[in-house]
Amino acid sequence: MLNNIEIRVNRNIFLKNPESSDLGEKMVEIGIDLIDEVGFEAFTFKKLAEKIGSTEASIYRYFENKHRFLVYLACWYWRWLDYRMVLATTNIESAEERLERAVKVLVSQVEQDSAFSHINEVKLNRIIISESSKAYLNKMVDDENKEGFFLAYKGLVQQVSDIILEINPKYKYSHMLVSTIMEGAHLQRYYAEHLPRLTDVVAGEDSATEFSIQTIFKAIK
Amino acid sequence: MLNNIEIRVNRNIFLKNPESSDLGEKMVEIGIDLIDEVGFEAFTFKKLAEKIGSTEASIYRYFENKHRFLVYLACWYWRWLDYRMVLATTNIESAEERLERAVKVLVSQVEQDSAFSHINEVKLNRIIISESSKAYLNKMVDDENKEGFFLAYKGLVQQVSDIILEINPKYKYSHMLVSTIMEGAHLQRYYAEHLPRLTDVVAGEDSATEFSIQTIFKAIK
DNA sequence: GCAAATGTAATAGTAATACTACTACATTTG
DNA sequence: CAAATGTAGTAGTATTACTATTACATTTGC
Repeated sequence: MLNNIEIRVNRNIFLKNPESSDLGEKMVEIGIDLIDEVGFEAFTFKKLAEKIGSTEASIYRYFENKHRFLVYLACWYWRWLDYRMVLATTNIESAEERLERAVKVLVSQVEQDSAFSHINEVKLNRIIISESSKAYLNKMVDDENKEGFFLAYKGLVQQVSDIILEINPKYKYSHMLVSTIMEGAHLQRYYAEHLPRLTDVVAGEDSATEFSIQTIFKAIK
Repeated sequence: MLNNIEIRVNRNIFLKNPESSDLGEKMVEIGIDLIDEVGFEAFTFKKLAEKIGSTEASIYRYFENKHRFLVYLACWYWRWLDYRMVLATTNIESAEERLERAVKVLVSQVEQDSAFSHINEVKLNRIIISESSKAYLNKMVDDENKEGFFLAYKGLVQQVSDIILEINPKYKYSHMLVSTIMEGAHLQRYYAEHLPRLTDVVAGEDSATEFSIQTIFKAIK
């Protein structure tokens, strides 16, 4: 199903589209491995170049700097969720059912999606959980926002927000609720792994997903 | 009131307590100004040394590295909130009233607290909003957690969690709810400033606080 | 079909950043 | 008052982030 699609990332995020060459795809594929392994702070283009058997300068021809590389990954991920969210909600009549399915796409643990061969979605999901907030929590945010780098994220939030307003047109905080729950679920998965006293793990249950859905439905009542 | 108190930060976060000398206090005071001004990525000990008329080496005698400096600020802030939360909730009979007051301490916009002369709480609050997650979203988190650097944060969450369980002992996600709302409120203030399409600003209302309280009370019903 | 234009990626750097070894002098303590 | 300890400076080094230049490959326009 849907074999010939490609995730479109805002053109201005990169200097040269990494999907346009083997070397570019390798940068993204191995870059995901490397950030997942050492973290974004310790990630450098030099280490990546070594791993892909190329040079720093070549990577700089694709990406302006390592921050843009992270923005690229985040944007790809948001677009990919958007595509999966459309698939999960089309042709579903009940708005409540659509909301539940949409939220599950946002917050559930990710499984490998074989449609995009050079991207390991499981590793990318781990990176999104621990690093994606660094894509906008910095002083470049206003410039990058003007260039439209976060449109994918906004679109995702808007999509769920629209379903909420369909269920309860008077609810005042639909965007807040969706963005809080989405980022909150990421955080909860991180806490469960590293700071368990900040979360609640319930045996045999995906607590983050359960909590997210429950909280959203109670909030919009 | 309470003039002789001091915020106690875990001793292992610093090499030498910055509260133990004028130079140390200056590092923290001017360090807050500098991070607020240029952001944590561009913040360096060299720039800070210049601003306080000292040297990099002297700062390294107080803090192992710039990351620890951030952890110090976050820990100080969490302890300060803890102290203010105790003040806000003691001698209040109704658990609901205590919960509302506690949450307000967690998520409300900060005003200057004259009790701690060398700390500008308004600037520190802005730093917490945009930088504090970087204190734990990195590969050192497990080691630093073992050293107890995040106990202040956990204590804060536990305090509110206890009130929630007093109101509804059967609620399963009290820690999740509190940590999600606390970090969520930070994020919403950041979005309001930089990515407004991800939030909902209601005229003449502190939406982040309003949303936080409403969502918590609905969730635990 | 071949020269001009453009694209690609390497070498070999530079500037800034994060961090440290060493030293001189001040203060404390037995 | 001498030994021990604390304080803060100078002067570095190693690493990181980023760039100028060049050699070679591919595309294009006539």
